[in-house]
Formats: sequence, structure tokens, C-alpha cells
Amino acid sequence: MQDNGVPVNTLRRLPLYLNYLHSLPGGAGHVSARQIAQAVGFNDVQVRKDLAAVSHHGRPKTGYETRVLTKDIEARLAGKNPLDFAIAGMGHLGTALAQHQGFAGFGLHFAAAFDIAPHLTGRTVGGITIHHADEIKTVCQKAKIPVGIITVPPVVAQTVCDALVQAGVQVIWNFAPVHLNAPDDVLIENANIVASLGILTRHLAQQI
Amino acid sequence: MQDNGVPVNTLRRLPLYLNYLHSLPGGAGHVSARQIAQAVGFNDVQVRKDLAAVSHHGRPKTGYETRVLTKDIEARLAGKNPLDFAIAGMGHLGTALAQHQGFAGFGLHFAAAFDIAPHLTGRTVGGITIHHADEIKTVCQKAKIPVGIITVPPVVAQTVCDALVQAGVQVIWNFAPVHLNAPDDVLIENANIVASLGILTRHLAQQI
DNA sequence: TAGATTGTTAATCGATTAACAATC
DNA sequence: TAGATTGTTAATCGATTAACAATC
Repeated sequence: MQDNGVPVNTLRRLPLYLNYLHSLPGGAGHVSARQIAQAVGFNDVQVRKDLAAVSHHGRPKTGYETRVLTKDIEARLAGKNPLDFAIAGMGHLGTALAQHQGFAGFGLHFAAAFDIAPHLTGRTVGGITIHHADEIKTVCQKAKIPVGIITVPPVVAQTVCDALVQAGVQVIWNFAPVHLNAPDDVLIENANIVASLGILTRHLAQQI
Repeated sequence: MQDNGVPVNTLRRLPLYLNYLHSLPGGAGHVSARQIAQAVGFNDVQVRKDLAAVSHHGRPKTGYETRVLTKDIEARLAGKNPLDFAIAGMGHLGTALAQHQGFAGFGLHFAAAFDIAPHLTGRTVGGITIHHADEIKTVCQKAKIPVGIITVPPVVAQTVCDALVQAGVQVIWNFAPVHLNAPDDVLIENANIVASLGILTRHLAQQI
């Protein structure tokens, strides 16, 4: 039951299972590990092991009660209270994330937005008014926002990161293609959009 | 020298090294594995091993000539000719990818865009006119586009995928949070934006 | 009871790290 | 020559898969 015992890779797959469970028609049906495995394209033993790490409500022959399993995964991923997050950089990527419907199902709540562009500050995205980037520290500190998302150009990413850290943000999700420096107690998770490109191009090279 | 010998994880890290190399001031300086490791936040032995898989131009004491190393990595990642790619779904995420400057450095060339929204078709993004989604098959087939990016809502993702496959697309980069079915010779690479969420929330849970 | 599914233990596999040798 | 760095071989570590036992 220890929180830390869940392996990182399991933690990365759980959101995908949750996505699938959310997509099922509501109500109180049942799902088996194999069913989930087929839906997300993984090995079914792996799914079973992942689920065993967060739920003890699986029943032989029956599988898992959909609603119970959903709650068990959410309990591990989302915690009890919704977490506020701020987005710095309201270009297309930032706006896409702000409007992303899926986050709510993971206990994340869009709470603040920042940009330096004068024509953006004051506008509203996803029900949130965009502040000037100079206000990152003040606003995030006041609202005690624990999660920051960085979607600014790489050259200013470290500056934005510093402001978020000063504001007391504990976790930073970095979409800028640079390595960020932060104190050890602040978690930096890199999104690394380009990381997949090598896989794509290799497949094409092999086709020849 | 065999193409297939490069491990998948190495292939995922190479783009990050290339990003760093591109960020260095031009000219003919030198870089060491340790230098790259510090810049991207990895173990330096790992960087050295990754580089050894794609380049044989490292020199003791000197390190790598920046330009040569850049070329060696690019040769493995990008191939010789630029690859055309199409984006289906020109919402904020699709537009963000269309305008992403980094792809060109990986040998990828934005060549076609599709959407179903009437107010988008006919408009221009990144120098490319947006076609209606009905034209996916015709346009991609004619232009012999090998790479498709899916940034449409999950409910229509499979339909779009089918159209791309019919058009002869070999590789699909899927940003929709659903599993896609395709023939074995078509590579589906899932972007899984939500996969990181578990890591973020666990760090916060531990802070308490 | 028979069968399907979970959960666990063992075996395999691959990736990372450490130690060392080679070389400029 | 001495020192720094590459590259390789060995050791550790963790993750995935396979086989089996447990149970509804």
C-alpha cells in the first residue's frame, strides 16, 4: 500500500487505463484486465500487474467493477483535492492545454494563465484571464498554485521557471526543448515532444 | 553500423542531444559527452554510449567536433531527403505543431493540413492551405506523404487514421488519447500527453 | 464442478551504471 | 609524459513476460 512502491512506468500507464475507463458508457459494468489491455494495446499480464499496484478489488472470473477501479486509479493519480495549475505561454500549445478536457478527470484544475504579448493579456481562455508574465510570482504565490506548465519559447523558459519556483510552485511540466535548473525539491518533468521523431524516421528508413 | 542496432531509448534521447547541438553558437567548436550530459540532465556515460551508436568521430581529450557530431546524429534521425508530413486537425494543438520551428532540423517538412471546420478550410497555416478532411486520401496519396499527425478529437481519430492508411501513409503520430488500429506495416506512435500526469501528482502527494 | 480471471512467483530480457582499457 | 576523454566490457538494476497457484 506504500505510495512510493508504484514503479514509474506503471505510473505512466495508469493515465491511459483511466482514459479508457472514462470512455466507457457510465453505469456499473465490469472490465477485465485483458479487455483494458486490448483497448490500449498492451500486454494483459502487464495491465494486471499495474492494476494490482493500485487496487485490491479485482475478482476472479468477474474482473473489476468499472466504477470501483476508476476510483482506485483516480485515488492514486489525483489525490483527494483538485490541484490548481498555471500555464505560462499562451501560444497555440498553451491554449491547447488550457482547453484540454482530459485534465479534470485527473484532478487538475486550470487556475491561471500568463503571457508577455500585450494583445493577449486581459483576454480570456478557458474561463481564465491572461495575466502579464511579470505577475507570475505575485499571482501564483497568492493563489498557492502547486503546478506550473511552461509553454514559452526555449530562450525565456529558464526565466519563467525561476519565477514559478520563487512563487512556491512544486512541480513544473516543461514543454520547452531545454533543460531547466531548479532546486532539488521542485520536480521538473520534461514533455520532450521531439523525442518520438527518431522512432518515426527509423521506421521509414527501414521501409526502403 | 546496422541501422536496427540502435536501442529505442537511445533513439528517444538523440533528438534531445541534437536540440542542444543546434542551440550552440555556430562554427566549428568541440563538445564532450559530459558537456552534453550536463546540458540535458543525463548521466555522462549514457550520453557517451548513445553517441557511440551513431558516430565514430569522437576523440580522446578533444571530444567531438560539433559540426561532425551534428551531421552524424542527423544522418541517423533524418535520413537524406526531407520527409513530408500532414496534420489532420488544425485546432490549437495541430496549429502549434504546424508552426513548430524544430521539425525542420530533423528533416521533417510540413506539407499538408486538414480539418472539418468550414471556417478553417481554405485558410493558410505555416504557408499551407487547410483542406477539408474529406480530401485526406486524395491529397496525401497524390503527394505521396509518408507521415501523418493526428490531432483530432478522440471520437474521430480512428476514421482519420483509416483515411491516412488508405492514402499510403507509413507512419502515424497520434496525439488523440485513444488506441488506433492499423495494418502491421504502418507504425503508430502514441504521444500520450497525459502519461506524465501520474508523475506530477505523486510528487505533490509526497510533499505532504 | 468447470472455467475464467486474478494475483504472485520465477525467468527472461534489456537498459543503466560502474570499472577499466585505449588513445590522443 | 601526464591528463583528459573516448569506447568497451562487466556488473547491477529494473522492467517485462511467462508459468503457476489461488479463487470466485
